[in-house]
Amino acid sequence: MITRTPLRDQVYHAVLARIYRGDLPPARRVRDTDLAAQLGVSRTPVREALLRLSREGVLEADMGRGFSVRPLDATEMRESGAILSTLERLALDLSGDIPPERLARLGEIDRELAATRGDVDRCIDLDEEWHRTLLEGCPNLRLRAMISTLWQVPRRYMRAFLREAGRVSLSTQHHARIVEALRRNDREAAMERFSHHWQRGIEELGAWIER
Amino acid sequence: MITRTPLRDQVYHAVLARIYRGDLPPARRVRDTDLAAQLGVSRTPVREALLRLSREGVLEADMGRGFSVRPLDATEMRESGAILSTLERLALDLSGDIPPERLARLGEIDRELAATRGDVDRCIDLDEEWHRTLLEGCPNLRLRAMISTLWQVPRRYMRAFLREAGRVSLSTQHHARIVEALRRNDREAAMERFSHHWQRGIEELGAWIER
DNA sequence: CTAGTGAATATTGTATACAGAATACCGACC
DNA sequence: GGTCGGTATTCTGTATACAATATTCACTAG
Repeated sequence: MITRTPLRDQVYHAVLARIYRGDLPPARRVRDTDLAAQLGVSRTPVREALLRLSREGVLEADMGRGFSVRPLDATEMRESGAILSTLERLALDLSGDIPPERLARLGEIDRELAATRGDVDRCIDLDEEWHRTLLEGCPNLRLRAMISTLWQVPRRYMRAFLREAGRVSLSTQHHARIVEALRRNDREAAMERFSHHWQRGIEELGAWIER
Repeated sequence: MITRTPLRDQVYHAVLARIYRGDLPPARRVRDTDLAAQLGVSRTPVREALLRLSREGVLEADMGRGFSVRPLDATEMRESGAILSTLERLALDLSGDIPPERLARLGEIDRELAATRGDVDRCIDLDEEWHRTLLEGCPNLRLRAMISTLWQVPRRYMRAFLREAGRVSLSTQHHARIVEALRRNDREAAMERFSHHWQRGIEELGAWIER
């Protein structure tokens, strides 16, 4: 199966990677000509990727003044967090019973997350994979796609937070408690703990940004 | 205050207008060259608008085969409806108490909606304005922006439905009951009725699509 | 020495050009 | 008559070109 990915998508991921790597810090202007030169493509696919990123809230686009990396902002964090939290709860609600096999995988991911110390990127990937795995039974594909897109925002904050604060979040304990409730088939408790998990995470990140 | 709107935004709205007007029916291919010629601009801003529309779910984009209007599909309708319903409930939840002035405006819109017979476009505009007014106190601006974008999808379905089925939905009664609960400051009941309103609407449209 | 003005430069937004892929059309063969 | 194959054309995806706006920096006036 060969796949021809449009350049705009490759550029999209390349730009995200640079932002996550810290190569493009918040408030940094992003010049399409520079990126085009660095990536070895023309301005057209670069601009298409940048326009998409601004619609997703990663970049800002001022008419006539081009693009810049959106500065970290506690309000944006909280707003996105509230939305994402609600949507993930909806997804969990729409998911039928979680099969034991998936619960086992969740525990596996969590164990690996607990064991990973210091590698910020790996931590975030694992955390997001945990959430994705939890919700992969949700039949509302559009919802899952939206959640996936929305993760762009908190991921930036988590990365900055973990990198600077140094310590890994205590989310593994929350995860374990959620999985435990799901094992007991106690949807009520699981949902409650899931909400709490999100709320705590948002608070923690928000407080850190306003340090 | 002079405003210079990027061409891509104008094209975006122009394409939406054509879709709503029925000028671009579902499954119709959308050729950027045609649109560019019709609108008197070049392909670049047209393609930017089309890419945005496909990310928003109004169009489909197949690699190498360009764009087409996404066909009406009960599943998509139900999926988007579930998301939008949840997000609007969140927005209502985040809104503080609705001031009497706004409640009065809601009643006003609803009366006008009840009086409008036959004019499909006006009905949909009023319905959407009712929802927007209800939620305009929500402090989560990102949420409101997202809701506004997401409305693109159900609006297409409502338009097709009202146009074909001929009759205006019975949403005014639901609206009135929600406003009544809000007047009594009974958030619980208002939320309950709001959920019910959404659910009924989604069901009605879904059943019609599968006619 | 600072504020303001102006030209020079850089960069965006839009238009056009080009190459490759997909579709349509047409004829030949079964 | 229907189907397969080849060619021509259309259209997309990407690159480049151009015009207009924003930014920078130097220079002048106060």
